[in-house]
Amino acid sequence: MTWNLKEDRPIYVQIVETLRMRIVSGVYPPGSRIPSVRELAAEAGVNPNTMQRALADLERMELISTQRTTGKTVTEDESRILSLKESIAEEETKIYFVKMGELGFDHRQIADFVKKAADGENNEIGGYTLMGGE
Amino acid sequence: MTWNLKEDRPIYVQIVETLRMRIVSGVYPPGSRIPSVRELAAEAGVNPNTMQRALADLERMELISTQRTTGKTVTEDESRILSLKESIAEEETKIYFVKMGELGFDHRQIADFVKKAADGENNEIGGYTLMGGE
Amino acid sequence: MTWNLKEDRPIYVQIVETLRMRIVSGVYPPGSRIPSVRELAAEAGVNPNTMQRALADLERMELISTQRTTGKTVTEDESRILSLKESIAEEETKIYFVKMGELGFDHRQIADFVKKAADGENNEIGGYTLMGGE
Amino acid sequence: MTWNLKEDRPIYVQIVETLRMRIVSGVYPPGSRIPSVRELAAEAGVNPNTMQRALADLERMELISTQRTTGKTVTEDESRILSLKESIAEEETKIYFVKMGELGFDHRQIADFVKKAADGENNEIGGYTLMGGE
DNA sequence: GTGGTCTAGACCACT
DNA sequence: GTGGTCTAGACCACG
Repeated sequence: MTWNLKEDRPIYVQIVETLRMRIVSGVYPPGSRIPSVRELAAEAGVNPNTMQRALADLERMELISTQRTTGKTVTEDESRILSLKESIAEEETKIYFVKMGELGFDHRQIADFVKKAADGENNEIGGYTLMGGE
Repeated sequence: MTWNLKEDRPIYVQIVETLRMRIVSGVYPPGSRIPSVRELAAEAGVNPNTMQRALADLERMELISTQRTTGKTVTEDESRILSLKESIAEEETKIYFVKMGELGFDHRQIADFVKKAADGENNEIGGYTLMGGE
Repeated sequence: MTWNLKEDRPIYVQIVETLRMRIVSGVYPPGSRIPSVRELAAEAGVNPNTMQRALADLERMELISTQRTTGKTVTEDESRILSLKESIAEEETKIYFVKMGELGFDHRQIADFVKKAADGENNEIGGYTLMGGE
Repeated sequence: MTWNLKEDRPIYVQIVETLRMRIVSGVYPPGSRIPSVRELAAEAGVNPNTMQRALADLERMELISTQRTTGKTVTEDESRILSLKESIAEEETKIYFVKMGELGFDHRQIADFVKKAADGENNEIGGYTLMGGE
């Protein structure tokens, strides 16, 4: 999950999504300090103000908190992170259903595709390692 | 499914995807005549050459065929369309699984989300209308 | 109640208010010696002349008195202190009523809020926050 | 309630407070259109970005909503406005209690002051000049 | 015209 | 050094 900012949506929204993912996936563990605004801005190649705006959004969601002069840390409230993780998953699932619906598949058929993918993937899947688990 | 072209990937690829979707979803039924290159190019706001390239791709996949003087028509081979539809669905399913995997969910958990979404959607539905159905 | 000097009103007026509060709240008890002008000026980060002016005001109100060579002491007239305390309280109450009036509440409604606050405050108190949010 | 921006707190916070007051006090009635960002910025003598930030806060609180290209309107949800009004009042009451507490008054004594003010104010109220305020 | 976004650069308070 | 705030100026999409 690296910076992959397009121009079709507000940069800061995409930054929020990326950082959100880093938090739920454990790249930035609960309670840990995240890089400074300036560092992140440089890393993402955006203006520090833009990064600041994204971080303000995350703080509003109480995913991070600010210690003046010492930086920002990820919330230690793991239940909040977990709940975010769930809501992202639900969102992705809904998007998936919409796409499949546009293709003309109903819920039963979608379930079949999912079942097939879940079974078949055991062999090839290859890439990712499931970290979180339950 | 309207024209929604981004600049992050080749335009013609995105056009192919859009037209492909129109065919499998029945917007352009089997055997029907599709609009002219000029019309489609104008509709999508792209250069006719770009549209032509996309259509050539579709023709190479034998999803459309060219009749000199009468334009291009969608293939009447419904099994070919159906198979395309399936492969797109499998592709989308795989993408969905990868995203859920990045979030840290395993196959069983994904199945739970899908089940929940399939059950819950009966009431509210949002915007989209499922066309095909069973 | 620490030094918290703004620039929107004369500094010496704010100093008078702060010292006044220290006297009525017992930080500087009746009859006690208060720090020297130099000390107070250094503590508040203002010019000694400014502090001197503020102390002169307090002396004019007969809240403090000067003993050559031994410094300044708080008045021992507790009734005077008490009366000051009352007048400050009345002033604050009036300000409170004005604010509530701007919000559109009448006296009865204000009384309700006060009653509710008096009852409920036993638990938390502490650090209210009401800023923007962002 | 005019623009009275100090430098001791973030401008945008003070703007939020001012606009919030205009909404609860009916200067901007429910459902009405508020001046444009640029107008408000000029009126308040701040950069349009600063005003924009304040308005974004208000929108986040769902006190106003945006109609792209046509401007912003106050929410029609009067209950939300009412609830805001109440919470501001509670906030002011708490502040009042803290100040009175610093003076050394307990809840019963505060109640006495309030009762006295409520009774006495019927006559004069008009033209007091309290400088402090803050 | 409207609001929305982004950059660049500056200053501040705090430790 | 950290984060927070503000200004100035620009560009965009939408009607």
